[in-house]
Amino acid sequence: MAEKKTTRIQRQNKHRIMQAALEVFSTSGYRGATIDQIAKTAKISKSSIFYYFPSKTEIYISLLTETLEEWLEPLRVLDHDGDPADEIMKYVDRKLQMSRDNPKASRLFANEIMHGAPNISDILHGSLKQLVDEKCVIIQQWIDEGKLVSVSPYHLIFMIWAATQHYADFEVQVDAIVDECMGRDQCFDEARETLRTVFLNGLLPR
Amino acid sequence: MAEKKTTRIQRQNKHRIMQAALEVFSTSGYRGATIDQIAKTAKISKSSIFYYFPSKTEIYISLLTETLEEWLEPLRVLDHDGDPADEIMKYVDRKLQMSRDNPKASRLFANEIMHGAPNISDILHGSLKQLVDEKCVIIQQWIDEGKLVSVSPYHLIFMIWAATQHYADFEVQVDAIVDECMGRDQCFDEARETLRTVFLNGLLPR
DNA sequence: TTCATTTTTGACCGTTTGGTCCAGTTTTTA
DNA sequence: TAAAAACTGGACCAAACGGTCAAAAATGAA
Repeated sequence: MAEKKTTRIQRQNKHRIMQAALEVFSTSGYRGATIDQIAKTAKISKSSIFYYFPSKTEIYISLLTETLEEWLEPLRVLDHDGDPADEIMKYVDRKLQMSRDNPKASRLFANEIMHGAPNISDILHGSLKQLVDEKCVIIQQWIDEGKLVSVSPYHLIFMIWAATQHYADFEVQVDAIVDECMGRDQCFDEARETLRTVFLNGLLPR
Repeated sequence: MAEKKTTRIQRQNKHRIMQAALEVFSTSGYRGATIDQIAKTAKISKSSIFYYFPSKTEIYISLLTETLEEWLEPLRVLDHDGDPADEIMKYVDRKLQMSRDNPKASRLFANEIMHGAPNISDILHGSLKQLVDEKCVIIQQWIDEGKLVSVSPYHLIFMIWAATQHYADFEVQVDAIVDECMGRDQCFDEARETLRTVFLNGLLPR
């Protein structure tokens, strides 16, 4: 049985390192990030980082797996018994909110996937695919029941992912293009309204 | 006046290096790419690369600027005098086609933007913003003329970008999730149909 | 206080990387 | 065909990087 002794200092420092690592990995990617950067961001020495983690890779993988569950959760709650319009907009809203509140986590995954997902390939083909498959069945049922127009459930999910995560992953591009006098909140409100209009009009039969 | 002497060998080799650089930069990002990788991919020695280009950064920036025009072109042809439904679907189709035919270019930009766009920040705020502003006026006119439902033109464009580029940038995720017995062409056909349904239903008033 | 344990850090190491140099080879030109 | 120009590649360099280590500093139990 593994020892369970984790002191307060250990938890504090591990947490500080993970925070700093998220900051650095999400903006520079795995290869672009350096331990020195993480150390400086965490205000700790490089050696101390290796006292708490065995390697750079280990920090990175810890980050990915730790963030993943939270990342998938919104899709998990998609419920067949709810109203399709409500359920879909709830999903869009939650994903959009995550892009606003934790864009770094989004960019962390985006980086990993764009580089070929070498560390989470099994998850993509495993639990992620399984979850998406499940939810696609639900969407297909809605379609069969005449509650939604006929689209490919898979590509609908991709479309929701893309449209919402865009605001996290391509934040600097969005910021460059929308009027600089527009506040962050207002930008997300407009995004929400646009997504609501397009998805609900686009998917609900009349 | 600058010299214009470019031999056949120069053009050939520069082109081969650029091809290899696109391959490597798009999969590894700027920082993750190494000159050795590019050299090996181009089947040329590292020194030869530095004979044709002064630095790694210069190769990268050349690639970005060279690919950029082609990248923006589909938006340029969006025409106010055309039918809104046709124009928007033409735009979606072309962007989707580019994601299929040249995903590496898409990932090159995605990487650059996700890392804060240090090399194309001026373009983002300059010609890109200007182009988007122009086209948003057209979309707003369509809305004012009652030809489209009321949405934010900016966020509509973001949505089209996101939904189409997703298939290039997150290719491995898409491949992991869609049925492996589905061919690439079929996948893009289904994507096209789904985007068509959602955007046209979502945007056209009735 | 004493002493063992945990934590921190600066110095150091081997490898990788962007980039240089130059001697040699090929291609162009006259 | 021979000189000049363009081109190639192996040896090399300095900086940056991931990671190690031992000694010092902080912490905690008696």
